[in-house]
Amino acid sequence: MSSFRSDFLRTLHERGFIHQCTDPEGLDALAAAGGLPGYIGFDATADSLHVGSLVQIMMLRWLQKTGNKPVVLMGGGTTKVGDPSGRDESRRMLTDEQIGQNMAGIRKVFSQFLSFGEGAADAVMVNNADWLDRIEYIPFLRDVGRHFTINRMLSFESVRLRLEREQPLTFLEFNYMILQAYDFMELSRRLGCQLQMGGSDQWGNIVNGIELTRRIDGRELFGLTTPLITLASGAKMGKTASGAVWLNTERLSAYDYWQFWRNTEDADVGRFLRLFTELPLDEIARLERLGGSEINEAKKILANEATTLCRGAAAAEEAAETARRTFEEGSLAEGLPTIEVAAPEIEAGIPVVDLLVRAGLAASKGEARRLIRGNGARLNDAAVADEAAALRTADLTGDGTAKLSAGRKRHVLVKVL
RNA sequence: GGAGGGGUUGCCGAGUGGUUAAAGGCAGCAGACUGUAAAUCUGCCCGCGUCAGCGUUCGUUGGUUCGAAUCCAACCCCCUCCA
Repeated sequence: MSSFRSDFLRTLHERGFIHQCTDPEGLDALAAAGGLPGYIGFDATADSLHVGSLVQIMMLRWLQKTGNKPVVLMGGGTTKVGDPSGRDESRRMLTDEQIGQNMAGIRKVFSQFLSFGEGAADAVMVNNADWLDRIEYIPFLRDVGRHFTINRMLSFESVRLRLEREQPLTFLEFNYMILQAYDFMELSRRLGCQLQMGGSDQWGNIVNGIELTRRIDGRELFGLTTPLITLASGAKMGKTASGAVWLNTERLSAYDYWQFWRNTEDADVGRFLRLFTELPLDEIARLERLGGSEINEAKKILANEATTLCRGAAAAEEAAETARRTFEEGSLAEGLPTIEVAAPEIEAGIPVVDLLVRAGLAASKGEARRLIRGNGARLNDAAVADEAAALRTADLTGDGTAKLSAGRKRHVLVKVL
């Protein structure tokens, strides 16, 4: 299946985006013609997306770059129901306001990756609350519900796993797959969307939409899923010391985002370059052949490219420079995450234990103490030997800052107001 | 409806009256080694603390006891078998 004619599928294939596809030949023909609208749905469960969604976002970007039309579906309606896929427990119920706020945050992420507008190749964003909120129960059951057999619904993995694991599945969540299937049909009617993409866990939901639309409208739709992206070491991707790797600046600084990519495991560098940057494949092939410590250059390029896509070139350069000064020169660099403290506090002396907590380098004072005891805390690159140590005016550099570190990689600047 | 089994600290999973903040594993954090990698080894891993201790924790609520995650009662939830 490596002989795709369309730029879109060929690129996705070469870069490792494709896990399953309902009808590769048919989709290839459509994509080759150009102007194909394709969508991916995103739930509004948080006010930012994280790197877990980045594969899907990159796919939409490639869709646009290869002359087709990306459609971002915000799950304003489905988020009220909750996707049971891959979960043992029901999702927390969100209010309409929270969902609205979350969608606003997510919108910002997409404006970075896609170009929105009114033109044929411009990306558009739609909200399924626009049609789901207005569904009338009985007509919906008669028109849509009759096409779903419980027998088949029970066989879908999202449902089956819940049942097998002896975890409750509410009727509310049970409806999720029907609503998502309906979304696909609705989007094919409204926008001529013939393609839905998603993670491999969405396969069942996507296929449902395809079948529903074929039965009701007699129209042929296509589905494409990405593989689950894990680290070479087997762990789930997207965790750092401080939590999820968010795409929004408000949630994660450009420096931390850059660092996340910089710390990629050797074995993942090539794969990540293909998925998360737009570098030419021959260039990537060259980079991933680098051995030993040279592969660090490839990691920096990965970090630069990925950060540029998500945060812009200026932010990426700044992050790279901050990292260079911090790690390669060992100097105190502006641009590190910063916390501010009041001048009188410093004069009185702030316990390092408290600072570690305030800086987010330790979750509790106890943890901060243990960090010091384990010789992992440093102030201005000197190990903090005493749990009772405090930061005093004398510890500040000329411009009124001090560098506080947990381990060799996590640094925070303390600045006096 | 009847008979059994079970709900333990982020997850898995020991523990059946005090020596238990609770074995072990995973995840996580730090140290060593390195290349801001992996693997490996070591330490840490509920909160507060002037490190003596104090406070909270084993589904929920009561009770027995000098003392309970461990015994009793009621309740909630889950599983298995029978009808």
